Amino acid sequence: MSAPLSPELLHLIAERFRVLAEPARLHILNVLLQGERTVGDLVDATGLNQANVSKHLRLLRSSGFVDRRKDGLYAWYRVADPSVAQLCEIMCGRLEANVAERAALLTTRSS
Amino acid sequence: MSAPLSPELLHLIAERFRVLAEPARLHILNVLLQGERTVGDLVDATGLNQANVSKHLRLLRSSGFVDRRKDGLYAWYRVADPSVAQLCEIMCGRLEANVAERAALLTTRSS
DNA sequence: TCAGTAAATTACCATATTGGCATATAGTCA
DNA sequence: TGACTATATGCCAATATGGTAATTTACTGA
Repeated sequence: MSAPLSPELLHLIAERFRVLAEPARLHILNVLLQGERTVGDLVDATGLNQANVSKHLRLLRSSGFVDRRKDGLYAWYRVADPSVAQLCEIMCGRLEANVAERAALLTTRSS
Repeated sequence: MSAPLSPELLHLIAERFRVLAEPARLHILNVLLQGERTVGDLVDATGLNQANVSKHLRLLRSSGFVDRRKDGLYAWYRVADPSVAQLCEIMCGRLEANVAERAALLTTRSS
């Protein structure tokens, strides 16, 4: 992320961020980070309905974040993009930092 | 990103990803990574209109990605979250990897 | 105080996205 | 073949979002 980025590249990057910009998909990814799961497993783990999970998985797969393996009736999904965990960790870290900064600001002000 | 994430945390993380899931905001951030800029600078650099830039900056600021310094008529913005560059780099890296994988797949298939 | 400039806000429209329901598809087993 | 199960897809209503134009706010300098 240095010099001028082309509109096309900006669009591609934004598109990838958009896939992660959804609590339901993050939830699914979080479960998948623990290992391969079927759609049914994910339905149970997330509380989302089957159609919904299926649709989110489709998007996650088309954007390369997860991959699928079919075995009979079952579709086993797994995380295909190792950067997912890293991205979420950074986001979480920043969240904690934000909370800490806000807390510090409040104590400073109130003292 | 390990054990169970609370719905609230998932929502917060998703919200932060959503802020980055927009080409216009990525463009603005990319310019700001080169240094502090006024709203007018950003309008010129991005080709977006003033109201639009202002709205994007509002969101970027409220989510902590950028900060603002007012000096007379001007509002100087700067990147406040060091992880922005890192996040974009990871996304870009993954994009390149995807392209490479796709290319490799194509050559394999066509050979 | 008044004209002029930078930035922020508001109202509005067009579009995209999500979740839920119903249904289709695909594979298994009797 | 037919019942059954797992997964995928199509359609709909509700909601959210981005862009633009018009307006307001805030500041400066004459």
